[in-house]
Amino acid sequence: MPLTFDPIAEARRNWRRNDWGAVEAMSAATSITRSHQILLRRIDGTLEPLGLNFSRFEALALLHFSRAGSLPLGKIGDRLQVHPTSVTNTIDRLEADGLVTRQPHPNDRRTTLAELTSRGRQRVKEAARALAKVNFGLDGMPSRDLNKVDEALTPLRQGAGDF
Amino acid sequence: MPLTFDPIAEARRNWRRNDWGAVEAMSAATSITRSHQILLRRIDGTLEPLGLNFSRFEALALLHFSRAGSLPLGKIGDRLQVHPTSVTNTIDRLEADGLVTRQPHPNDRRTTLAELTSRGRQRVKEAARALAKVNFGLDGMPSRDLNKVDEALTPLRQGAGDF
DNA sequence: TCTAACTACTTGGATATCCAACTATCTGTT
DNA sequence: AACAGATAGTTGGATATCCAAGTAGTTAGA
Repeated sequence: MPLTFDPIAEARRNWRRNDWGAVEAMSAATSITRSHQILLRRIDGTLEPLGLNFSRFEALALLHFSRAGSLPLGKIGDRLQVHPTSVTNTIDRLEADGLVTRQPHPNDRRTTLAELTSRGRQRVKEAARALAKVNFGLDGMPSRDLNKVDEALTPLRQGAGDF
Repeated sequence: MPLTFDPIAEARRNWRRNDWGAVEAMSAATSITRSHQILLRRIDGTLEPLGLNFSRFEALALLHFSRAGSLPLGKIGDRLQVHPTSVTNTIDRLEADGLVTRQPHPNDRRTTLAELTSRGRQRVKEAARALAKVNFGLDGMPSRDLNKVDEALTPLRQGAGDF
Protein backbone atom coordinates (compact mmCIF):
# COMPACT_ATOMS: atom_id res chain seq x y z
CA MET A 1 0.00 0.00 0.00
CA PRO A 2 1.60 3.29 -1.14
CA LEU A 3 1.81 6.15 1.32
CA THR A 4 0.00 9.42 0.77
CA PHE A 5 2.54 11.62 2.53
CA ASP A 6 6.30 11.95 2.75
CA PRO A 7 7.43 9.73 5.61
CA ILE A 8 10.67 11.65 5.94
CA ALA A 9 8.99 15.01 6.24
CA GLU A 10 6.85 13.50 8.96
CA ALA A 11 9.85 12.01 10.72
CA ARG A 12 11.47 15.46 10.70
CA ARG A 13 8.44 16.97 12.40
CA ASN A 14 8.36 14.21 15.01
CA TRP A 15 12.04 14.44 15.82
CA ARG A 16 11.81 18.19 16.14
CA ARG A 17 8.72 18.03 18.33
CA ASN A 18 10.36 15.51 20.65
CA ASP A 19 13.66 17.38 20.73
CA TRP A 20 15.54 14.29 19.66
CA GLY A 21 18.22 16.34 17.86
CA ALA A 22 20.31 15.69 14.74
CA VAL A 23 17.27 16.21 12.56
CA GLU A 24 19.22 16.82 9.37
CA ALA A 25 21.41 13.77 9.86
CA MET A 26 18.39 11.61 10.69
CA SER A 27 16.72 12.86 7.57
CA ALA A 28 19.71 12.19 5.33
CA ALA A 29 20.28 8.74 6.82
CA THR A 30 16.65 7.81 6.37
CA SER A 31 16.64 9.07 2.78
CA ILE A 32 19.63 6.92 1.98
CA THR A 33 18.14 3.85 3.63
CA ARG A 34 14.84 4.23 1.86
CA SER A 35 16.35 4.98 -1.53
CA HIS A 36 18.50 1.93 -1.14
CA GLN A 37 15.50 -0.28 -0.44
CA ILE A 38 13.70 1.00 -3.51
CA LEU A 39 16.72 0.67 -5.74
CA LEU A 40 17.86 -2.75 -4.61
CA ARG A 41 14.39 -4.16 -5.12
CA ARG A 42 14.33 -2.90 -8.71
CA ILE A 43 17.86 -4.01 -9.49
CA ASP A 44 17.43 -7.48 -8.01
CA GLY A 45 14.12 -7.75 -9.84
CA THR A 46 15.86 -6.96 -13.12
CA LEU A 47 18.63 -9.49 -12.51
CA GLU A 48 16.46 -12.29 -11.19
CA PRO A 49 15.54 -13.73 -14.62
CA LEU A 50 19.29 -14.03 -15.27
CA GLY A 51 19.87 -16.00 -12.07
CA LEU A 52 21.77 -13.12 -10.51
CA ASN A 53 21.37 -10.63 -7.72
CA PHE A 54 23.24 -7.36 -7.30
CA SER A 55 26.07 -8.87 -5.21
CA ARG A 56 26.69 -11.64 -7.69
CA PHE A 57 26.53 -9.17 -10.55
CA GLU A 58 29.04 -6.88 -8.87
CA ALA A 59 31.44 -9.78 -8.38
CA LEU A 60 31.12 -10.84 -12.02
CA ALA A 61 31.59 -7.26 -13.24
CA LEU A 62 34.70 -6.89 -11.13
CA LEU A 63 36.15 -10.04 -12.62
CA HIS A 64 35.20 -8.95 -16.12
CA PHE A 65 37.01 -5.65 -15.66
CA SER A 66 40.12 -7.28 -14.21
CA ARG A 67 43.04 -7.76 -16.54
CA ALA A 68 43.23 -11.54 -16.18
CA GLY A 69 39.54 -12.24 -15.66
CA SER A 70 40.40 -13.55 -12.21
CA LEU A 71 40.93 -12.11 -8.73
CA PRO A 72 41.73 -13.40 -5.23
CA LEU A 73 38.57 -13.76 -3.15
CA GLY A 74 39.98 -11.33 -0.60
CA LYS A 75 40.38 -8.60 -3.19
CA ILE A 76 36.78 -9.04 -4.21
CA GLY A 77 35.69 -8.58 -0.62
CA ASP A 78 37.78 -5.42 -0.25
CA ARG A 79 36.35 -3.92 -3.39
CA LEU A 80 32.74 -4.77 -2.63
CA GLN A 81 33.12 -3.99 1.06
CA VAL A 82 31.71 -7.28 2.22
CA HIS A 83 32.81 -9.84 4.78
CA PRO A 84 35.01 -12.72 3.59
CA THR A 85 32.25 -15.20 4.38
CA SER A 86 29.92 -13.34 2.05
CA VAL A 87 32.46 -13.63 -0.73
CA THR A 88 32.74 -17.36 -0.11
CA ASN A 89 28.99 -17.61 -0.36
CA THR A 90 28.73 -15.46 -3.49
CA ILE A 91 31.48 -17.35 -5.29
CA ASP A 92 30.00 -20.69 -4.19
CA ARG A 93 26.82 -19.74 -5.91
CA LEU A 94 28.45 -18.39 -9.07
CA GLU A 95 30.58 -21.50 -9.25
CA ALA A 96 27.55 -23.76 -8.86
CA ASP A 97 26.00 -21.92 -11.79
CA GLY A 98 29.14 -22.39 -13.88
CA LEU A 99 29.86 -18.67 -14.14
CA VAL A 100 33.20 -18.76 -12.33
CA THR A 101 35.69 -21.40 -11.25
CA ARG A 102 38.01 -21.47 -8.25
CA GLN A 103 41.68 -21.64 -9.18
CA PRO A 104 44.77 -21.93 -6.98
CA HIS A 105 46.97 -18.85 -6.82
CA PRO A 106 50.28 -19.57 -8.57
CA ASN A 107 52.51 -18.12 -5.82
CA ASP A 108 50.49 -18.23 -2.63
CA ARG A 109 48.80 -21.45 -1.69
CA ARG A 110 46.59 -19.71 0.87
CA THR A 111 44.93 -17.71 -1.85
CA THR A 112 42.08 -18.80 -4.10
CA LEU A 113 41.34 -17.06 -7.35
CA ALA A 114 37.85 -16.70 -8.75
CA GLU A 115 38.08 -16.93 -12.52
CA LEU A 116 35.37 -15.95 -14.95
CA THR A 117 34.22 -18.73 -17.30
CA SER A 118 33.09 -17.91 -20.82
CA ARG A 119 29.50 -18.44 -19.70
CA GLY A 120 30.18 -16.00 -16.87
CA ARG A 121 31.57 -13.44 -19.24
CA GLN A 122 28.54 -13.74 -21.46
CA ARG A 123 26.12 -13.60 -18.56
CA VAL A 124 27.60 -10.47 -17.06
CA LYS A 125 27.27 -8.70 -20.40
CA GLU A 126 23.61 -9.66 -20.64
CA ALA A 127 23.08 -8.46 -17.09
CA ALA A 128 24.77 -5.14 -17.77
CA ARG A 129 22.56 -4.68 -20.80
CA ALA A 130 19.46 -5.45 -18.76
CA LEU A 131 20.47 -2.99 -16.05
CA ALA A 132 21.32 -0.23 -18.51
CA LYS A 133 17.93 -0.76 -20.14
CA VAL A 134 16.15 0.09 -16.88
CA ASN A 135 18.72 2.73 -15.97
CA PHE A 136 19.68 0.84 -12.82
CA GLY A 137 16.25 1.33 -11.36
CA LEU A 138 16.62 5.08 -11.78
CA ASP A 139 14.55 5.43 -14.91
CA GLY A 140 12.93 8.80 -15.17
CA MET A 141 15.59 10.64 -13.22
CA PRO A 142 17.35 13.30 -15.30
CA SER A 143 21.17 13.25 -15.50
CA ARG A 144 21.35 16.39 -13.48
CA ASP A 145 19.69 14.68 -10.52
CA LEU A 146 21.82 11.57 -10.90
CA ASN A 147 24.97 13.64 -10.75
CA LYS A 148 23.63 15.47 -7.76
CA VAL A 149 23.19 12.17 -5.91
CA ASP A 150 26.76 11.26 -6.67
CA GLU A 151 28.12 14.60 -5.56
CA ALA A 152 26.07 14.68 -2.40
CA LEU A 153 27.22 11.23 -1.29
CA THR A 154 30.89 11.61 -2.15
CA PRO A 155 31.78 13.42 1.12
CA LEU A 156 30.17 10.59 3.07
CA ARG A 157 32.07 7.87 1.25
CA GLN A 158 35.25 9.89 1.43
CA GLY A 159 34.87 10.47 5.16
CA ALA A 160 34.43 6.73 5.64
CA GLY A 161 37.74 5.97 3.99
CA ASP A 162 36.03 4.54 0.95
CA PHE A 163 38.95 6.10 -0.85
CA MET B 1 41.65 -2.94 4.15
CA PRO B 2 40.84 0.62 2.99
CA LEU B 3 41.02 1.39 -0.69
CA THR B 4 43.45 3.92 -2.12
CA PHE B 5 41.25 5.03 -4.99
CA ASP B 6 37.62 5.86 -5.60
CA PRO B 7 35.92 2.62 -6.63
CA ILE B 8 33.07 4.52 -8.23
CA ALA B 9 35.32 6.66 -10.39
CA GLU B 10 36.98 3.45 -11.52
CA ALA B 11 33.64 1.81 -12.23
CA ARG B 12 32.69 4.80 -14.36
CA ARG B 13 35.86 4.41 -16.42
CA ASN B 14 35.26 0.68 -16.86
CA TRP B 15 31.63 1.06 -17.89
CA ARG B 16 32.54 3.74 -20.35
CA ARG B 17 35.41 1.74 -21.82
CA ASN B 18 33.17 -1.30 -22.28
CA ASP B 19 30.28 0.72 -23.64
CA TRP B 20 27.93 -0.70 -21.08
CA GLY B 21 25.80 2.48 -21.03
CA ALA B 22 23.82 4.22 -18.30
CA VAL B 23 27.04 5.36 -16.66
CA GLU B 24 25.44 8.11 -14.61
CA ALA B 25 22.69 5.86 -13.31
CA MET B 26 25.20 3.10 -12.50
CA SER B 27 27.27 5.63 -10.64
CA ALA B 28 24.35 7.02 -8.65
CA ALA B 29 23.06 3.54 -7.82
CA THR B 30 26.48 2.40 -6.67
CA SER B 31 26.93 5.53 -4.54
CA ILE B 32 23.66 4.89 -2.80
CA THR B 33 24.46 1.23 -2.21
CA ARG B 34 27.86 1.98 -0.81
CA SER B 35 26.73 4.87 1.35
CA HIS B 36 24.02 2.67 2.73
CA GLN B 37 26.51 -0.05 3.67
CA ILE B 38 28.70 2.48 5.48
CA LEU B 39 25.83 4.10 7.27
CA LEU B 40 24.02 0.97 8.34
CA ARG B 41 27.17 -0.46 9.81
CA ARG B 42 27.69 2.64 11.94
CA ILE B 43 24.08 2.91 13.00
CA ASP B 44 23.77 -0.75 13.92
CA GLY B 45 27.08 -0.49 15.77
CA THR B 46 25.71 2.40 17.80
CA LEU B 47 22.49 0.58 18.63
CA GLU B 48 24.02 -2.79 19.40
CA PRO B 49 24.86 -2.02 23.06
CA LEU B 50 21.17 -1.18 23.52
CA GLY B 51 20.04 -4.52 22.11
CA LEU B 52 18.61 -2.87 19.02
CA ASN B 53 19.30 -2.65 15.31
CA PHE B 54 18.03 -0.02 12.90
CA SER B 55 14.86 -1.93 11.97
CA ARG B 56 13.88 -2.49 15.57
CA PHE B 57 14.68 1.13 16.39
CA GLU B 58 12.54 2.38 13.52
CA ALA B 59 9.62 0.28 14.71
CA LEU B 60 9.96 1.56 18.27
CA ALA B 61 10.25 5.18 17.09
CA LEU B 62 7.14 4.79 14.97
CA LEU B 63 5.21 3.49 17.96
CA HIS B 64 6.57 6.26 20.15
CA PHE B 65 5.37 8.91 17.71
CA SER B 66 1.93 7.36 17.34
CA ARG B 67 -0.88 8.91 19.29
CA ALA B 68 -1.78 5.79 21.25
CA GLY B 69 1.67 4.23 21.50
CA SER B 70 0.36 1.32 19.45
CA LEU B 71 -0.11 0.44 15.79
CA PRO B 72 -1.35 -2.50 13.71
CA LEU B 73 1.55 -4.61 12.44
CA GLY B 74 0.45 -3.99 8.88
CA LYS B 75 0.72 -0.24 9.29
CA ILE B 76 4.25 -0.64 10.59
CA GLY B 77 5.18 -2.64 7.52
CA ASP B 78 3.69 -0.02 5.20
CA ARG B 79 5.58 2.77 6.90
CA LEU B 80 8.92 0.97 7.03
CA GLN B 81 8.46 -0.55 3.57
CA VAL B 82 9.16 -4.08 4.70
CA HIS B 83 7.46 -7.40 4.14
CA PRO B 84 4.82 -8.51 6.67
CA THR B 85 7.01 -11.43 7.69
CA SER B 86 9.79 -9.02 8.60
CA VAL B 87 7.42 -7.11 10.83
CA THR B 88 6.41 -10.34 12.55
CA ASN B 89 10.06 -11.08 13.14
CA THR B 90 10.91 -7.58 14.37
CA ILE B 91 7.97 -7.47 16.76
CA ASP B 92 8.72 -11.00 17.99
CA ARG B 93 12.14 -9.84 18.99
CA LEU B 94 10.99 -6.58 20.60
CA GLU B 95 8.32 -8.50 22.48
CA ALA B 96 10.84 -11.06 23.71
CA ASP B 97 12.88 -8.16 25.05
CA GLY B 98 9.85 -6.67 26.80
CA LEU B 99 9.86 -3.49 24.73
CA VAL B 100 6.45 -4.02 23.11
CA THR B 101 3.45 -6.27 23.67
CA ARG B 102 0.98 -7.68 21.18
CA GLN B 103 -2.60 -6.57 21.80
CA PRO B 104 -5.81 -7.55 20.00
CA HIS B 105 -7.42 -4.83 17.89
CA PRO B 106 -10.69 -3.73 19.50
CA ASN B 107 -12.76 -3.82 16.29
CA ASP B 108 -11.00 -6.17 13.93
CA ARG B 109 -10.00 -9.55 15.24
CA ARG B 110 -7.66 -10.15 12.30
CA THR B 111 -5.48 -7.28 13.36
CA THR B 112 -2.76 -7.33 16.00
CA LEU B 113 -1.51 -4.15 17.61
CA ALA B 114 2.06 -3.69 18.74
CA GLU B 115 2.03 -1.57 21.87
CA LEU B 116 5.02 0.13 23.41
CA THR B 117 5.79 -0.84 27.01
CA SER B 118 7.26 1.69 29.41
CA ARG B 119 10.61 -0.07 29.05
CA GLY B 120 10.23 0.27 25.31
CA ARG B 121 9.49 3.95 25.57
CA GLN B 122 12.54 4.47 27.72
CA ARG B 123 14.76 2.40 25.46
CA VAL B 124 13.78 4.22 22.29
CA LYS B 125 14.66 7.54 23.93
CA GLU B 126 18.09 6.25 24.92
CA ALA B 127 18.60 4.96 21.40
CA ALA B 128 17.60 8.28 19.85
CA ARG B 129 20.06 10.03 22.15
CA ALA B 130 22.82 7.62 21.16
CA LEU B 131 22.11 8.10 17.46
CA ALA B 132 21.95 11.89 17.73
CA LYS B 133 25.28 11.81 19.55
CA VAL B 134 26.97 10.20 16.56
CA ASN B 135 24.89 12.18 14.08
CA PHE B 136 23.40 9.00 12.63
CA GLY B 137 26.77 7.87 11.41
CA LEU B 138 27.13 11.12 9.47
CA ASP B 139 29.42 12.87 11.90
CA GLY B 140 31.65 15.37 10.19
CA MET B 141 29.26 16.12 7.38
CA PRO B 142 28.14 19.77 7.35
CA SER B 143 24.40 20.54 7.30
CA ARG B 144 24.68 21.84 3.80
CA ASP B 145 25.83 18.44 2.56
CA LEU B 146 23.18 16.63 4.58
CA ASN B 147 20.45 18.72 3.02
CA LYS B 148 21.93 18.12 -0.37
CA VAL B 149 21.64 14.37 0.14
CA ASP B 150 18.02 14.78 1.08
CA GLU B 151 17.23 16.96 -1.90
CA ALA B 152 19.07 14.75 -4.34
CA LEU B 153 17.22 11.62 -3.25
CA THR B 154 13.74 13.10 -3.02
CA PRO B 155 13.00 12.73 -6.77
CA LEU B 156 13.93 9.08 -6.52
CA ARG B 157 11.68 8.39 -3.57
CA GLN B 158 8.92 10.42 -5.11
CA GLY B 159 9.16 8.58 -8.41
CA ALA B 160 8.88 5.30 -6.54
CA GLY B 161 5.59 6.31 -4.97
CA ASP B 162 7.20 6.68 -1.58
CA PHE B 163 4.73 9.54 -1.25
C1' DT C 1 -28.03 -14.99 3.97
C1' DC C 2 -24.26 -17.22 1.76
C1' DT C 3 -20.40 -17.36 -0.32
C1' DA C 4 -16.43 -15.64 -3.04
C1' DA C 5 -12.94 -12.47 -2.71
C1' DC C 6 -10.20 -9.84 0.14
C1' DT C 7 -7.32 -8.64 4.29
C1' DA C 8 -4.13 -9.47 8.49
C1' DC C 9 -0.93 -12.07 10.29
C1' DT C 10 1.97 -16.35 10.91
C1' DT C 11 4.71 -20.48 9.54
C1' DG C 12 8.16 -22.94 6.87
C1' DG C 13 11.71 -22.69 3.50
C1' DA C 14 15.30 -20.20 0.88
C1' DT C 15 18.94 -16.80 0.71
C1' DA C 16 22.37 -13.32 2.29
C1' DT C 17 24.93 -11.33 5.72
C1' DC C 18 27.93 -11.14 9.75
C1' DC C 19 30.82 -13.05 13.69
C1' DA C 20 33.77 -16.41 16.05
C1' DA C 21 36.59 -20.03 15.55
C1' DC C 22 39.32 -23.14 12.71
C1' DT C 23 42.90 -24.85 9.13
C1' DA C 24 46.48 -23.91 6.10
C1' DT C 25 50.02 -21.05 4.66
C1' DC C 26 53.28 -17.31 4.69
C1' DT C 27 56.59 -13.73 6.79
C1' DG C 28 59.77 -11.49 9.73
C1' DT C 29 62.66 -11.89 13.74
C1' DT C 30 65.61 -14.03 16.35
C1' DA D 1 66.24 -22.88 10.99
C1' DA D 2 62.35 -22.12 14.06
C1' DC D 3 58.62 -20.00 15.75
C1' DA D 4 55.29 -16.18 16.77
C1' DG D 5 52.22 -13.56 14.52
C1' DA D 6 49.86 -12.28 10.40
C1' DT D 7 46.99 -13.54 6.35
C1' DA D 8 43.49 -16.31 3.20
C1' DG D 9 39.74 -18.78 3.09
C1' DT D 10 36.12 -21.93 5.10
C1' DT D 11 32.70 -23.80 8.46
C1' DG D 12 29.03 -23.45 11.87
C1' DG D 13 25.82 -20.53 14.23
C1' DA D 14 22.90 -16.36 14.58
C1' DT D 15 20.00 -12.94 12.44
C1' DA D 16 17.22 -10.55 8.86
C1' DT D 17 14.82 -10.59 4.79
C1' DC D 18 11.68 -12.30 1.27
C1' DC D 19 8.29 -15.63 -0.95
C1' DA D 20 4.63 -19.12 -0.96
C1' DA D 21 1.23 -21.08 1.43
C1' DG D 22 -1.83 -21.47 5.32
C1' DT D 23 -5.33 -19.84 8.98
C1' DA D 24 -8.59 -16.70 10.73
C1' DG D 25 -11.59 -13.03 10.13
C1' DT D 26 -14.12 -9.46 7.26
C1' DT D 27 -16.73 -7.52 3.36
C1' DA D 28 -19.64 -7.11 -0.57
C1' DG D 29 -22.49 -8.91 -4.12
C1' DA D 30 -25.76 -12.58 -5.85
